[in-house]
Amino acid sequence: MQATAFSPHDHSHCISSAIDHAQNLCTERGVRLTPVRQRVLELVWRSHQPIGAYELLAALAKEGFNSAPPTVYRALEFLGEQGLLHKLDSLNAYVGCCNPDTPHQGHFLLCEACNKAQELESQYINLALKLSADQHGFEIQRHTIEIIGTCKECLEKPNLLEPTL
Amino acid sequence: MQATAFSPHDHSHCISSAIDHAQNLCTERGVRLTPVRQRVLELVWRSHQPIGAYELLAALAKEGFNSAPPTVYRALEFLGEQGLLHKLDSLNAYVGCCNPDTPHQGHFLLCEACNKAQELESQYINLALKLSADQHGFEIQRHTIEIIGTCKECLEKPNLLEPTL
DNA sequence: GATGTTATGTTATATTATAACAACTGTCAA
DNA sequence: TTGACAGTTGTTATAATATAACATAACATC
Ligand SMILES: [Zn+2]
Ligand SMILES: [Zn+2]
Ligand SMILES: [Zn+2]
Ligand SMILES: [Zn+2]
Repeated sequence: MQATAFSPHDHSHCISSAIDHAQNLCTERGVRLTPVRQRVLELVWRSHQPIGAYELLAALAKEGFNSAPPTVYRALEFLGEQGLLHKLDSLNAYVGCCNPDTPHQGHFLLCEACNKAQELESQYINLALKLSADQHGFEIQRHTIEIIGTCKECLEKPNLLEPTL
Repeated sequence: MQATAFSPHDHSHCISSAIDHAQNLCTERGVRLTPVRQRVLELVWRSHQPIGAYELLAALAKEGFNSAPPTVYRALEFLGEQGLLHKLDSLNAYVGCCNPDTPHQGHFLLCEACNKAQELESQYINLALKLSADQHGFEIQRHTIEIIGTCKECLEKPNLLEPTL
């Protein structure tokens, strides 16, 4: 198993790689990764825990950015359109996209113990979704696929929440 | 293909069957399907279009029920716990469950043209989710699976939204 | 009918998201 | 260099969704 959000890794690399990638993509596409947009992306990548819009807003405010809701929602809208992040509907929170080169909605593992999210792109899931849709003559535009539970790391930890009696 | 939310059918049968089923389940389980709970369930089943909490609230108000938000959210919470409805996270709306006997989260086809939802329970999807989770040592507790697009009926309709020039 | 439990009423507030319009910034060409 | 335009940001207000907290009522059981 490769490195994931759930296993220990050099996260500063995740951040710098995501930002570099975003800058390149925006340049290629002729769109502007303005300071507030880049900062929101950095904040989203601060950890693998999805972050809410108002939490982002508070962080921006601390740093002297404009801090009215439209500011952050506009940045999130831009970043979403560029495929640089995903919204997790079951959490109303946002997480950086691991692979922003090609449009996709992704599949997510959400750990309720550590609150981290790992994006997947499973061809088995895509195939199963397609199969179900086809059976009903349904044409898929997009999807929300969020698998909620407990990650490997948290399963292996001594259970801190239920100490022995 | 059997009857679905998307195809024409005797919907009054859907409603009465859902309510009968709910009454039986609640009796068996020793829980109370009180008037407001039953009415909310009926309203949710009013159509196959998922309905929002505040739309339910407005409908209850018209009928003389108490109409403060906690009233409807409590009813939704109860009905959700009893497996009688599902929340669709991508819509913030609620839809009646077709098969409330056994606990499940379901998979949903959501048509953006007619706004109807069809619940599925695809073993292929379940298997594909399990496979992805297992590959990461992830233990699934629940999931949100919403497939958004256009249903068969709407695909077959002459396109009313884009008239010929 | 006293008691404990469940359900409902009520008020207030928290959380998430958007509408509407004004002001500013960068680009490019007349 | 000015004007025109598109894109971006600032600002204010409000919409939409959801919950906290505490009081009262209804129901069950003894
Ligand atoms: Zn990382
Ligand atoms: Zn992605
Ligand atoms: Zn029906
Ligand atoms: Zn169901």
